[in-house]
Amino acid sequence: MVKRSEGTPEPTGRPPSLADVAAQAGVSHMTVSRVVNGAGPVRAETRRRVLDAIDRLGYRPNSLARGLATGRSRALGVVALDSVLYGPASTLFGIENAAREAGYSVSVASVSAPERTSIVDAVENLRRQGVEGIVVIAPHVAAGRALEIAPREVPLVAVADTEEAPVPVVAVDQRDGARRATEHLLALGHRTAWHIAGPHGWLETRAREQGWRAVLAERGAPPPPVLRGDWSPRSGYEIGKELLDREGVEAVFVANDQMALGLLRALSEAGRRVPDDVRVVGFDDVPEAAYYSPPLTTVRQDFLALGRLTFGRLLRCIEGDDPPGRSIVPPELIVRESTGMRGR
Amino acid sequence: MVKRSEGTPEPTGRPPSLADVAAQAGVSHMTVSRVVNGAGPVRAETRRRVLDAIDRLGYRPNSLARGLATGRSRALGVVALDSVLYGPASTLFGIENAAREAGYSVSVASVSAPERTSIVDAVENLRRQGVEGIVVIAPHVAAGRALEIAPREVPLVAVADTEEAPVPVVAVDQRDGARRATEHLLALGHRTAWHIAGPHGWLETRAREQGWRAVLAERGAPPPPVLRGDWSPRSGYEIGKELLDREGVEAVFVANDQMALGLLRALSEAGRRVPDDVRVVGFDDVPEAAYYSPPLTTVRQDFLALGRLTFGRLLRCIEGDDPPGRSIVPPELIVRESTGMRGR
DNA sequence: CGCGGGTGTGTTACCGCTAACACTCGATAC
DNA sequence: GTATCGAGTGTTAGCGGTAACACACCCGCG
Repeated sequence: MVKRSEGTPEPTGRPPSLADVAAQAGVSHMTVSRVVNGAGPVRAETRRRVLDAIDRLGYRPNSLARGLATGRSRALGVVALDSVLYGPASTLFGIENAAREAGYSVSVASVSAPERTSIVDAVENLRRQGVEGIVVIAPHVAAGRALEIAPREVPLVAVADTEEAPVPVVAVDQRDGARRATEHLLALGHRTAWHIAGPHGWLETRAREQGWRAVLAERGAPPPPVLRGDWSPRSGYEIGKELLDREGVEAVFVANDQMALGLLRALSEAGRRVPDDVRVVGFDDVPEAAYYSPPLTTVRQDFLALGRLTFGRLLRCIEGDDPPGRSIVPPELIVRESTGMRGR
Repeated sequence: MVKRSEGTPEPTGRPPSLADVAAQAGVSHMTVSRVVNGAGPVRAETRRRVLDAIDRLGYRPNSLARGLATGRSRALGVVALDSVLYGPASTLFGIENAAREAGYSVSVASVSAPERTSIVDAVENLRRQGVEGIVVIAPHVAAGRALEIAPREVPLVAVADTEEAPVPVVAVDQRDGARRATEHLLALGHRTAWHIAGPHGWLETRAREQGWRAVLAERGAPPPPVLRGDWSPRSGYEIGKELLDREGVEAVFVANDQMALGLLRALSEAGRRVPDDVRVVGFDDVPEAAYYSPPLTTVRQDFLALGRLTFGRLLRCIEGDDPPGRSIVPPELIVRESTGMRGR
């Protein structure tokens, strides 16, 4: 229960402003502003009176007004896919976290499909809101095209592993992750490794596929045809059923954990044992991966770090000194039973 | 490539304002405002000139200024847990979706733990930003306490299945979902059903537990001791290992799909077959649930609908007519193999 | 003793927009 | 022929802050 001194203000309808506080404290609104911002000299006694009035009135600075006056909203926009894919969602929270610590607020604009127009719209929306910078989490080639025509007046950072983006990018090194996964499979003695890729148009799809293909080429392993899913467990399952008919499928690198789950399911239904008959590696290390049947070897992406790094990068853009180039977070291979020793 | 007419404006540094457009078009800023807002009479010819100037200058209304002038920011705040639990994240996107359609922007303030102080802080932060309404997605009793001391000047809706909240709530009927799950298990002929609950303090935990307990009581089934996890697959796994030592565990209702996954894993490691030896029901219907081993019978929550409903409710609060009471979304039981016919 | 230079405070003018009202027309009504 | 009206436009005064400068006042200094 809050104890209120006598001076509880009349319920004016709208929240108290600097002027109201100033009146209460018997000073000018400018003095109140100085107290609130801790800037400029104010006598201790005056400060006390002002703080008192603030407390009594329940004053809360209005960041709209402040933003308007200073030209700095201390707000950021994030364009995110509204799917609940683990990676993008985690990244969003990583960004929000870092932003809050730095005193920035975060506005989200979600897009249901990574199309050029919807992304442009989202960016447009955020700009209206006066955000100081924008993060686009839409690892899709359409996003890349959208960014080309995006306004250059507002700092913009993309979370996507690509080198061609016309804006600064931050990403987990997808190709490296894919390389590690594939190398791991080949190191187990398999002649080659199959790949269940993500859908066309996604930058991750391409990078992971490239990493996989590069390792096969280096080792002289014959590249099997690429199978293509849509990130969903369902697609992994369907593709898994197709795989059953093929010869010599001993090792499969799947472009994300969810599809890998579908694959595991298809294999298990067909009585094929993992890792004994087939070895499987996923990508992402979702929290569930360690409890799949069997626990899934996968490539961990540190999305929280990614989010924080992204915010840091954007902040530097906002502040003007923007060291160009990509910021890369290294992935990590997590080995579990799905690639366990043969016969164990 | 955008074709620019001769009048490309000098790069003034700051974005063009109403006044700039007005000057270009040779009208008063007020006329421009009318054109932009489609309000008030403007001659067709004038409108054309203004639209032209807007186009040429790349004018973009500043919602900060608009918000300040009108007192309506057309922004909403969402307080969300920064964990990537499937439910809360989906709900957030559902809200964002509905909000965008209605012309509202969404600011998120995440809290890392559902503690009273952090929630109060988050709400405070959002209020500073001038949001017109706030959604709290923090189904925790601490959130309930936070809401008690929350300011009543700004409309606030909570997403939580509770009847005691001092604010309007929107929720999926957790108790009903738990009832259906439990009834389903008993209908299969088991003497009783065990329950792996969520962590203390969560409203869902309580409601699901109550639903489960109520059904047991009605059927005269002996209630086994409640086992308590923390939503993570890991905790489900640990508890699963404990369960192996117990007698007569034939049916388990798990409070979320992730823990159910952990349980499935523990059972499978111990050679206990699902559904033959043990039947398992989860809660949430995450996209992966259909591909667990075996596919998981679970209670589906339509989070997207929940988000939309929440936004609608908040909007009515903002507009003043707030029909009191709870808004409830019904859950749905999805039957899969984990409760399949015995012996099949 | 006058003067420079801090320290503490107030004044004024914006920031970009909208609300409210004032004004100028031409058309219509009486 | 003048009062009345509505359409179309402009003027002014805010919204709640901050920036920039003005103004006391008090200190130490040459």
